[in-house]
Amino acid sequence: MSALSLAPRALYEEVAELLRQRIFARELAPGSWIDEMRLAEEYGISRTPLREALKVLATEGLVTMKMRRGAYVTEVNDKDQHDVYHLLSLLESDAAGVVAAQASDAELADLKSIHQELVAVVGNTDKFFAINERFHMRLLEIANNRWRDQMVADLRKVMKLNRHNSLLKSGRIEESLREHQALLDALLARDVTASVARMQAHFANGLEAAS
Amino acid sequence: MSALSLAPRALYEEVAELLRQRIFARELAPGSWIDEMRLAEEYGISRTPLREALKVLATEGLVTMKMRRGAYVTEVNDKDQHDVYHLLSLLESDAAGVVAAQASDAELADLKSIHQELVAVVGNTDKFFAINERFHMRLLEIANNRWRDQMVADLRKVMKLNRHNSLLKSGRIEESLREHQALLDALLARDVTASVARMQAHFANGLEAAS
DNA sequence: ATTCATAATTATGAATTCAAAATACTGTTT
DNA sequence: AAACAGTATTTTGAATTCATAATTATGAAT
Repeated sequence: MSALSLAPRALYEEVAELLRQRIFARELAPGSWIDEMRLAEEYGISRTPLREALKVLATEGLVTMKMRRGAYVTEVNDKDQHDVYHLLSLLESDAAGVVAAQASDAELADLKSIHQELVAVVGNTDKFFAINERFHMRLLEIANNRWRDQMVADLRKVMKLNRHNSLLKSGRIEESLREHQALLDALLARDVTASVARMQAHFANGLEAAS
Repeated sequence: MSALSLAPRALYEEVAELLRQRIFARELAPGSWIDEMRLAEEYGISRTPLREALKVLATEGLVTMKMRRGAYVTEVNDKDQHDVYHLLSLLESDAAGVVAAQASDAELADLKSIHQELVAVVGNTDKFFAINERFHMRLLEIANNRWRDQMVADLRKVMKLNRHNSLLKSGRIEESLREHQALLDALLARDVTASVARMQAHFANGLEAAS
């Protein structure tokens, strides 16, 4: 009855992902200690792969290892939140510039098509979030820098640690859509400077006031 | 006779650092498989902490885990090299902008003082490298974003995987010094845009032609 | 009742053991 | 000699066991 994945990842990877889910769901709350024996028993595995997973999460910054004390979920304060968001903005803005400069016409058309999906679901917040996410992912994919992708993925995980984690405030869907439109226009015009600026603006408006 | 550190890190951390050293020294070459038993025996430890260390290195990108095959040292091709360098440039340039905007006068004076050390050792390549490194480190420290620091540290590790790893070509010490001077001037003038531009220029000239 | 010292318990860190997959080896067949 | 099948060996993945640090519980002294 265990939820084996079909493409069998290593067990420690599987466990790391399960732990991430529970951390993001705040079932494992920031600051709380992680009980190895309890979790291993719960997952029906030994402590060995669980501890390996914890080392991965520690390297990602999701948990913190304390010598001879074990691991606790990393606490992200407002400054951390701000700092991480700043980096996300920097990396994704740069990606937008790269896309404006280097994307093929087909790739830009792809982004345009995703944007049109976005327009189509402007009334449905959940779908809007999902497609918005897809747009950003696709943009990064087109920018074609796996190291940046990894960093963005890690930073987004850290963002999720915070209670105010939405990269997109509800209530500003329309505003967000306009920003997206402006970004898309800049991309289609292959205007690097403008693309960077539009993405920056999109991010600047996106974060909850948390300074 | 083992080299115990005085501030006792966790064993897996210790081992991870030892492995990094050997990877950077190309004693463990890119593409080569890592023999767990051999290394564990060599270090006089069990495979358990060694395997934990490998998971850390895998998360950092230095090694790649292959299911049921173990770990091999990540191979970094020219595109990777270029991509990583691009991100380093982006992150450190942004840091320069932050420093120009937010550093205290004392912190700027500190950078100025390090720069003067740099001027003083312009004939000694090794010392120049070391102090140059310190300048960049101090700048990041002043920019005060631990998440960026972590990312820069990881990216620098990956850069070290490549044979052409110097972030500073020898033979262009004088040129590099001029760039540093220009950067420092921009910082002292608290000119954000210029500081970013100067740091970008410094990086643009720094990488071996590898595109 | 509070504080301190000591003992018992618990949880972590690391070694060892076990299971099973991948690789290497051997001998046979063509 | 090359290709293959089948076996033996090696190596990884994961569970178990063991050692010890940290915490909790207990009880004496003030």
